[in-house]
Amino acid sequence: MPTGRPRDPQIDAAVLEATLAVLDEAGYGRLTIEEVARRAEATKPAIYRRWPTRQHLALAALAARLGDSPVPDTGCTLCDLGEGIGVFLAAFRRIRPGVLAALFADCAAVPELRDTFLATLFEPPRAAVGEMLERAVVRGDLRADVDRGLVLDMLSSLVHYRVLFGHAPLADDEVEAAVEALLSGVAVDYPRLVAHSRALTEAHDEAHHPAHHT
Amino acid sequence: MPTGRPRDPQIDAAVLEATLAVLDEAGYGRLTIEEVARRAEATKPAIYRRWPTRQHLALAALAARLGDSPVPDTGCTLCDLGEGIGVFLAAFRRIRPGVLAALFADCAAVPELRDTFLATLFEPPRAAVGEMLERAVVRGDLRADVDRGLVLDMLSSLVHYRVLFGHAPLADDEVEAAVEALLSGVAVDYPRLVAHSRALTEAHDEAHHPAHHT
Amino acid sequence: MPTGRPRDPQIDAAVLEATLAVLDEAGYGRLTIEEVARRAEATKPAIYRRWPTRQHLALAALAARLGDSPVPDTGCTLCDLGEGIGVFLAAFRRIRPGVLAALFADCAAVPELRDTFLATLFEPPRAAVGEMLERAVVRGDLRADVDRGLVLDMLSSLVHYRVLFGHAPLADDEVEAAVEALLSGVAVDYPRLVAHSRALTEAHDEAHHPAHHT
Amino acid sequence: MPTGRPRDPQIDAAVLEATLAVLDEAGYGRLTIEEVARRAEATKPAIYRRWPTRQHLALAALAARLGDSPVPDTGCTLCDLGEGIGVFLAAFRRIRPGVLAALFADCAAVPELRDTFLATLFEPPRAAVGEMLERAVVRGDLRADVDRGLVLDMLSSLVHYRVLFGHAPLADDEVEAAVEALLSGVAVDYPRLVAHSRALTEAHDEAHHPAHHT
DNA sequence: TGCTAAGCGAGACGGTACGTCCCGTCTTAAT
DNA sequence: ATTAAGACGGGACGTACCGTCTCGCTTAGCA
Repeated sequence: MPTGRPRDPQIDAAVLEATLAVLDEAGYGRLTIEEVARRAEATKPAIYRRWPTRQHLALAALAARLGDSPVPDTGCTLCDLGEGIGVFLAAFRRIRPGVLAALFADCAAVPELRDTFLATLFEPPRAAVGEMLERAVVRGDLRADVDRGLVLDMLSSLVHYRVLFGHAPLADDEVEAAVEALLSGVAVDYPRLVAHSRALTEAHDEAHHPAHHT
Repeated sequence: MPTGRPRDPQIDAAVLEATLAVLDEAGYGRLTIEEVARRAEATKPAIYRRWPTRQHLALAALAARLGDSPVPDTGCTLCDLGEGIGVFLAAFRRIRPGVLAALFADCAAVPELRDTFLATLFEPPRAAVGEMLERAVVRGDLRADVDRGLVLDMLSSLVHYRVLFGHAPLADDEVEAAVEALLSGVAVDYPRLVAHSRALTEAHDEAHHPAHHT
Repeated sequence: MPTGRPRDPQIDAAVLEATLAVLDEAGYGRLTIEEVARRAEATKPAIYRRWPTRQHLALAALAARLGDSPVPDTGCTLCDLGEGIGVFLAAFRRIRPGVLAALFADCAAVPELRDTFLATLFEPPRAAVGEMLERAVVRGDLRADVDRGLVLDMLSSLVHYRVLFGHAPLADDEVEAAVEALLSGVAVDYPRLVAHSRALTEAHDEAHHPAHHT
Repeated sequence: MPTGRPRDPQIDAAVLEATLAVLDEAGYGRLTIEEVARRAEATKPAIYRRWPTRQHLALAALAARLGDSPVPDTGCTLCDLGEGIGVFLAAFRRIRPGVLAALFADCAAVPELRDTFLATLFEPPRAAVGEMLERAVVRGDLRADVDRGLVLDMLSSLVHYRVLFGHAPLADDEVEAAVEALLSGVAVDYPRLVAHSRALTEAHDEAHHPAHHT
């Protein structure tokens, strides 16, 4: 039962918005409590009361932006993975390049911040892809004897590496290529998966562009 | 033809040393020109004259520490990769965790700094592993149709990811496992590579512990 | 008819006590509502409810300390004046040097506070000495044609000036010297007053130290 | 031999000017380094580098305003004293009431500040009047056996007391009255001084308003 | 060998942002 | 209805460090 004067929610919103604006325009290196306060027309103590450090503030602002991404479940392993990774990449692409890397570097040394960073920004896509892999195993698309953690790591590291350090953001066909390369090694019967995927895609295309059919 | 008073080389050395000391003790976030100047008993302008920014200074200091790592060439693909990655990991382990990530984050936005960072700290191991892969293809150990860039990326990302973000440094058996997992997918005949490796290893062991032989 | 929850009188006492403690230890400049609240284990609103400003609080606390000083009435003009002034000086000496000056400076601009300050801290001694002078005139010790206000001012200003700004507190012999200088001009028969005073003093001494008498 | 970058004198001037403006408009209690910095378009460190505390700053600003007051030397003791005191009062009247008292209260506890305050703001007029008294004695206008320090104290305290605490500023006729009261006791031949003064005044008036003469 | 000027060391500067103290006020729950 | 209590929105504090500027000295290369 919290007592005392309640916090003004408008300040929360204004500060988070201003934080995102600064991150977008100038990057994490230029993120300054003072500048955020100016933009949000708030005061520094009001910000410090809510987020004890710049890192907490940035984490909260980015988490608010990324929000919850839906996990696709089409029944098609290849589709799920491609689309799922695409969804997360799309989310990360909304963040100015370099911001995540700088923020992580600033958080890495403090366990609490590091955990928050990972749990907030990295774990959701990872969990989603992990879920997809699980379904794929249940479905019989993936070998049950494969270390799913390793597969997960390889996919995740690809995304994270590019997100954090990629010159250019990961292109869609690169994602496809990576997934294919990986699955061709770990899949029970990759050609069947490809066939399945093509069938679904054609059905989908036909549903949307029936005139193209002969 | 440089004229005027020559630069005092003792200052260069003292500043680099002090920079490494600060990086080791406090991390990149606490790396301050003022603090380096204090420790090196130099003045700030003397530092700024030599390295225009903190990033340049840190890059120079870390490059001086890492030095040149030799590229192993044993004729055994599996051994080369394992040992080579181990060499680079050993070099990176001499740098306080988080320093590289923070420095990179600080350099990423400026092409010149980014390139210097990559060329100085990341390219050498990458090039070395690339060379190993090339030799492996020539040797017939790797499929020629595989995108070596992709394989290189997957190995590099593993190292870099762990170096930059790993809680714990990458353990040797983890390296082995990753290489094995990767090669079992892209290798022409993985069992043969394993056999080759075993043969070499036993020869090596026998050379050192002949008494164990029946 | 006051309704609602009654005020806790312990808080009043604790706050005044804490205020005096802060004034004694740190001076008026360090007198902070927050610090007083901490010491008194009260809350700020509880203090603000009772005293609207720091000035009011300080005035109340000092008034409580000074309390009421008894006005001596020995029948001896010289004794009364010396002792009376001594009493007030003793009261002022219980206040850390500089506190009164700072408080006055803080009150001077607001008529209400200024008046309270004067009425609370400066008027009582002034009135007491005025009363003594009145009795002295009635008694025939002072010339009736003298402006008693002027005499009062000269004695008061002496005390106040020193209390507010004196490097050193006014010493007892200085008081005597001032009274003597003044009375020698306005007394009806100054030598007689001195004789009277001496007689009383000796009688008093004898009563307490009879053995010293030959 | 001071080395390093020289101080920008424009900042000194702007800050002192802004300080006086704040003191005039809002008083010492509202004197804030931050506000001064805003008005002077300077920064806080630039101010702190010059004046370590608000007290130092206020003292410097007031001293700059009061500047050096010329000591009149007309050969007429009465005129000198009246005009001299008038000059100092005029200077003090240029300072918002209460500012000096508050500043002094803030300085009193620190010997260095206290001494600076006295030496800067109170000693000059005192010294000037002392010089006048000296000339008056030489000229034979004042009794040589009078304690000039005492006379000086009486005049000074009159001014200082009123300046620091007076409700109303000291009026010109009050000054005249005080001087007259004092000189009638210590002058060698007071009526002669009055006559001398009147003669000079009339000559002066005539020179400026000849038409008024019959 | 002596002169001149470029480059150096040193120190202080103007300035941004920091994180904190204290202010005076507001809201809730209890008396 | 008024209190006690706690947290709030906010103004100002004094400091660390930034990157730069000005100085006087040192040292090479030219006369």
